[in-house]
Amino acid sequence: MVMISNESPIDLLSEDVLHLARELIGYELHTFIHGRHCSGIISETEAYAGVHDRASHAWGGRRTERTKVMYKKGGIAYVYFTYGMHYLFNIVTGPEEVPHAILIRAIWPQIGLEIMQQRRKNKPFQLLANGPAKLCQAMGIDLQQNGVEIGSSIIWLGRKHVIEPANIIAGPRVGVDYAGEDALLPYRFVWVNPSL
DNA sequence: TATAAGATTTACT
DNA sequence: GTAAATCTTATAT
Repeated sequence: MVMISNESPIDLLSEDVLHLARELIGYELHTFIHGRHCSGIISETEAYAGVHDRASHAWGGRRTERTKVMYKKGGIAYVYFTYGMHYLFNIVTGPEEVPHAILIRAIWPQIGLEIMQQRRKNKPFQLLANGPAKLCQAMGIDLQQNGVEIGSSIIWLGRKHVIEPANIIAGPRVGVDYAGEDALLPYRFVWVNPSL
């Protein structure tokens, strides 16, 4: 019943969070939460480069109850609550004590469309998971998944879909104007689907 | 202790 | 285009 794929060749312990953020585009993201299996292809990511990145929650080495999970070894989930109502899902990367994380900003739903639609108040397909908080709502992700291993029976990566490198564009991150010059860094990666 | 703003989304004017 | 939803963290009294 529960399918597990631990064959992902991606190295989440790498310190090159920028490379990983680009590499994650095209991977299937699966969840098995509340008895429901959902998946989608990752189509948008943002890299947050630890203590040297003003836009990161771990900037300057900040370590709080919320951010402590980022300091663990790469390959786990960092889920946090924001704006008083939304959950955002990140994948922690890098070795222990290096608080890198990659925000998953959008996926293309594949498995469990009906479930996602229910969780998303019957929104149309295109609006199911095209934003970081929408994706969490559709997949059923909340604080219970914080710190969960990527590759467990709860959250795992599936196979990687082949995407033309030319269809992945980099640009500045969203909603980080407070980060000064770091807000301009091209740490955001978007898969532009030419068939749209 | 109080206030402000946030890695956002939605509904309404 | 603007506002409201209202939890966590940081900064200022």
